[in-house]
Amino acid sequence: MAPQRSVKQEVKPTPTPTPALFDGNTKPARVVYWHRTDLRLTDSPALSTALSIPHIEAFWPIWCFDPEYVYKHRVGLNRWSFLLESMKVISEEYGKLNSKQRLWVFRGRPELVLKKVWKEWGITHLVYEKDSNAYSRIRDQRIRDLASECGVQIIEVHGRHLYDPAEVGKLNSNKPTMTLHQWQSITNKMGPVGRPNQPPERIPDPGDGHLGTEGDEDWGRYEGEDLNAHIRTEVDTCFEHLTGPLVDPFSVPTMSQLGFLPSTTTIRGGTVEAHRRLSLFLSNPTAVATFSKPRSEPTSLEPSTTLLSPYIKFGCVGVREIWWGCKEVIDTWRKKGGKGETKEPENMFGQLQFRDMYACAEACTPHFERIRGNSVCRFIDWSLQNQYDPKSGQEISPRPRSDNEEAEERFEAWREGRTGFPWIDACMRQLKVEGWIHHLARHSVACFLTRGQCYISWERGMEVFDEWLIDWDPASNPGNWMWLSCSAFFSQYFRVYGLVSWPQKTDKTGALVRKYCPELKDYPDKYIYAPHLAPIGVQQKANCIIGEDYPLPMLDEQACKNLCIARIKNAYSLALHGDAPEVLDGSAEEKLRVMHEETGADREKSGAERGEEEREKRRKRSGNESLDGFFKKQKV
DNA sequence: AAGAGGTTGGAGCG
DNA sequence: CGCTCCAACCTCTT
Repeated sequence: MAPQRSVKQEVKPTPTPTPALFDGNTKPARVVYWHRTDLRLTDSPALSTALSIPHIEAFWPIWCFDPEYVYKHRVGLNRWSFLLESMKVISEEYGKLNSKQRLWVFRGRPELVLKKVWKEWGITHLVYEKDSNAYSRIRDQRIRDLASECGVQIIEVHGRHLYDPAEVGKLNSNKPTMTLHQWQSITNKMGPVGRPNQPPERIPDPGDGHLGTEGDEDWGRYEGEDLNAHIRTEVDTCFEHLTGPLVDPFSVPTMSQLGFLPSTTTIRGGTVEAHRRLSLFLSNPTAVATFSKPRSEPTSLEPSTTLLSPYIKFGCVGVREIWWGCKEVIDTWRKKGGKGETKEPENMFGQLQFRDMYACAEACTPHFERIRGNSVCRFIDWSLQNQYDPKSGQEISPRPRSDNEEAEERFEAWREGRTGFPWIDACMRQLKVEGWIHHLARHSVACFLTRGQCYISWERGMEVFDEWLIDWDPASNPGNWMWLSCSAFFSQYFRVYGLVSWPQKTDKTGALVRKYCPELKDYPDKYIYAPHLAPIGVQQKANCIIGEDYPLPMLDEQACKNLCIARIKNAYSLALHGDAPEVLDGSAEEKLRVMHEETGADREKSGAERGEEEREKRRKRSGNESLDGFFKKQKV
């Protein structure tokens, strides 16, 4: 096997722009680089391509705030503050390379902003990192159409994933990649992961600034029309103009300008912090070489994983930097005699590969983010599924309250962290406050909400993660929710995370519970994950009465688990996916209702019934054992 | 048709 | 900490 070459020796931009792209172009180029998914200067194939355009006369790195997008996502303060910080940092990074440069921030729908900018700045090229998810595909098609009308050359460069999800999909006959092995066998034919390219040493000047807006009251207007009128509210001051306050029109907006309250997370954004975290991880070669995601501890107060996901989400760090950084460190570690390195999928490479697998699956699957119409999502008759207008096919909005009051109440309690199960409540409260929880904590709360106990649609849980997670990703988030709910990618629905036993495996003391459910902080270790089992004397001593100061468990863990397994078993026997006619016309749901009644999966069993079932199981088991013995004897 | 493999379960045993 | 069993899912390989 050929030895790995050093990252530093091979610093060619990837991919290198084809010379044909720029042939015959001797006209001075005026370039807009549109930042969307890559708030970094390192390992950005698209930015390198933009800077390699010949005869650049003027160069503007820009950001567009789409007001409609902002208004649809007026929640999730932590994610917004992380974004704004990341924008500020990259703006400073530009300033370090060229004091005339910065991130030029606009406040309006991209197609309107870009059209105006192209015209007034005399733009010849628009360059950006390719983004293949459903939302971006629609937006970017509009931009491409507009650019061809306006005679602006568009250059899209893949760089957000290890391999272009659309390319992987093509090689898979436009079918979603549903297992990691499948994804690996395709990408094995596509050559090695690209090397990270060198960050730019210089950035060209912006144009002469004839877009100065001082005193221009019409700046928020285009051809006489007030572009942001339909979206502006009393709350924010962000979208009064296409740019910001007159003193600094292209500045990164503040949280209050966007109409947001301050965030609560302690996770700081930006490409500098991203690289600090990556370097910190790489500085411990043994930890890199033996990294195992499934064996990292969800109960740890300090994150037991790298916490790189928010930075990957906003492109503060490139995936090739992580990939080759780990490869190099492990290579050196092995040469020095390091033994016992972990393999895919549990190691860091596997984690990046899973992200790519989900991106490809999303890119190849219409309605990946919901059940209805989703060809990869197994149909299970969850409570609180999205409801659609039969005529328009649109989701009914505002969402009506379901007549399943129990499910509505359970969902609210889950969301707010008051289920009465301290492990679940601590995770949900940490999620809301920090915008991040450990990967396995996400598994635990997702399993509980869907197939484990509550039997509530993964769509609802996904929305809460969408609202609160800083690192929310349009492919990984629905993908992982389908995984955890046994709707796709994974199917062993009888493997359910215990609400007490699971966290106890890695932390008997309940540190995370004590931090995020402080009302329980004085409970003895023995009862920290199940405080309702503590004798009243213990509850009094801990100064927290269960049922008063902290809720009683909202359901019976074992009974609900058995019920869920029985129901999913029925749903699996139907073998329908989200795009089946029986799902679209509602007959699948009705069929399951009848099946649940017939199999006793329509209600929780009484204690006596459960006892009888247990005895029945035991009888069966001993019967099988004697049969096993019989067959074994026959073989001999 | 049968068997192996699948990132991340729990309980009980040594 | 690693093993087996539990009751049994899907997909891919042979």
